[in-house]
Amino acid sequence: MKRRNTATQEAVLAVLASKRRAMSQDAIIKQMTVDADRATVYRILNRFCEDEIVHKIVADDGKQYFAVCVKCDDVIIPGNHFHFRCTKCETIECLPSIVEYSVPESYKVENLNCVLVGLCKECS
Amino acid sequence: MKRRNTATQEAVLAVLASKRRAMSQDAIIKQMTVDADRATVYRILNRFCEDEIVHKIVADDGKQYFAVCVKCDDVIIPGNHFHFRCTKCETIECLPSIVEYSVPESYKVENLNCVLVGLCKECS
DNA sequence: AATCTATTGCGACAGTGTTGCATTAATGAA
DNA sequence: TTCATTAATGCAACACTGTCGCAATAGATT
Repeated sequence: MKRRNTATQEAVLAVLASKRRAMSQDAIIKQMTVDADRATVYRILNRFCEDEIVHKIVADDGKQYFAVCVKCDDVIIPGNHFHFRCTKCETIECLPSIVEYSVPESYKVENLNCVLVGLCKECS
Repeated sequence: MKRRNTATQEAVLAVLASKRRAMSQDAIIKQMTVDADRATVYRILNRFCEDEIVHKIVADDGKQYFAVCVKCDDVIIPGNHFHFRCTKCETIECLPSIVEYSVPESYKVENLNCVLVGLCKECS
């Protein structure tokens, strides 16, 4: 299954790249210049996740947010970093701090979803 | 606004207390002996949260889960601990490990929502 | 230009979260 | 015990997201 380039995909990526924060589907669509169907954006984002172009986090509001994968000190941080959701400006950003955790014997961690909630730099 | 004791509330608390893990509203209702309305349970749980009898976490499936506040080594752990969601048995449990984080200057953290996802002890 | 099939739009549905409002019932006062 | 107050409930309804099937559209390759 080979991927194809489409205007809609580029538009989604453009929005995500311009803002450096994680955005909900809804927010992405609102920022897009070309208009696309909800379901299409949904599928594009999930495709991007598969291809590891963006990563997905679920915030404490229950919604999925997407952000282009961040680099920090020339090292790509995959999914194991903290996220910060600002309750005022309603954005989520990737923090450069790695999540340190320990689990009891024989637990297998396959994924992380760590969100700090509060006021970001600009809003506090 | 003084709280009143009702059978439904006790039933909810009983379920939550018997299982020591975090449960979704749906799961709670299914486990209850007396039957109650969805909206009622919803309100009861939120009331419990306000009163800090239970705490709420949002899993990476976007759903709210509730658990009675846990004690660990005779110290009550409030909201700043990790949670573990098992993808197999579909439960969430509170881990005794505290979340350690650092945020950049002038960020204000008001809340945490940290979920590790994978296989729990029994399922791995 | 023709073909293959990835991508899209539309429609539809399920599940959750959430709230308004009339009714019921827990609690303290008489 | 009875009554009055109002917290708690049940019901209905809605919004919003996530998700998928299917027919139509349009990249990519020959």
